[in-house]
Amino acid sequence: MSAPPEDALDLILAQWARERPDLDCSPMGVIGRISQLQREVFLRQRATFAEHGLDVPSFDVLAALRRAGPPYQLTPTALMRTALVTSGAITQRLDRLEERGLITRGRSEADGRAVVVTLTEAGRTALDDTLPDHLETERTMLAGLSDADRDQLAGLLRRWLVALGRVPQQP
Amino acid sequence: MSAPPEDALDLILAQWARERPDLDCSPMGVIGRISQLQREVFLRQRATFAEHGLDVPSFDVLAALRRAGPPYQLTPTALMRTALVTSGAITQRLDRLEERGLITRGRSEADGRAVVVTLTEAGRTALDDTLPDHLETERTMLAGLSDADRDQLAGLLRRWLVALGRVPQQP
DNA sequence: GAGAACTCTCTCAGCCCTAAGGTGTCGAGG
DNA sequence: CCTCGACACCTTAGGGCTGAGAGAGTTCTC
Repeated sequence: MSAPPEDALDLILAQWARERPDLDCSPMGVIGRISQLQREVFLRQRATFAEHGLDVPSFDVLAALRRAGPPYQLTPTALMRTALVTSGAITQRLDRLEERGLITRGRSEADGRAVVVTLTEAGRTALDDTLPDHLETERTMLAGLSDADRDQLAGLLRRWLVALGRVPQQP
Repeated sequence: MSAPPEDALDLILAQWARERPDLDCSPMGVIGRISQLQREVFLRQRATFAEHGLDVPSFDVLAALRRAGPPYQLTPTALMRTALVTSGAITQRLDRLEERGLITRGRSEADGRAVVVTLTEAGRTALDDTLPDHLETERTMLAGLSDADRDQLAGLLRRWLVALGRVPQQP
């Protein structure tokens, strides 16, 4: 009747179908897999970054500064928005990066409340050294899907994010 | 030439294309969106569970016990495998649930090392009360996609998980 | 201009996790 | 029977995050 289970979510859905046949649990098929994939992605990224003396939160900040382009400056608030974490988390990330000399903090001249975070030469080097390996890790993770699959997947995920209201805001 | 950016990842990819045109960053289009979606999913789930006095880790454990079927028993090791966290995390989750009377812990008779975790009546009630709301939250999150999109998405994610070697293991 | 409302960053307590290590138990092979 | 490696669970230290809130500075409104 039904196909044999291929992944953990197939098993979970089969269990729910047996225990709660009155409920339609199909949404879990998508959302549960998202959670599992994210965990796997996180672990592999962490291993890659560790080889370069970085961790995921640090890379996240360095990458945001790097892709902002010269002079590689952003405020903590901007970093908070792209990283999707609270201001307290950004403060601590910046503390760690500043201590290692990968970024500097300075007061903004335009706005006395604001801080300007600048990527140092060491920070830029650390990021540029790590980025190719990081991309290689991501490519490896996606190796099981064809190019067409990946494009289709990216498109579906984009549509989903847009539908959830996660629209980008350009300042 | 290129379509206007529709989500945060489109912007990020455009930035990388400008700053590092030598690199093919397209894998980020899939993996970055997975991370963003997982965060959004997590936040909405947490809000739903909070209405029922639960949190994500607690629900995770209760749901695993519930879908195991009568007599609603599993060992910490089994819970560890389905929850994809370390044994220390499971110990602490069980401590919290036991203190609230949602589960009980007992020694296994078959294996002196093992513990048997049992869902209490209160635990089962808590889970069954929460589950419909949880599913409704998931359905709402997926409302932006058509049925065909969701099926296609679930299929792609399953294929990806299988390719990553996340195959289920039946005991 | 003065005061109110808002914004930016930081601080701190608390939560949940990981990593590493400890104790007790099982079971296969000598 | 006894030993030794594997296993199950717990303990603990430490890390990163959230949520609440404080202090300083800016912008709005009248």
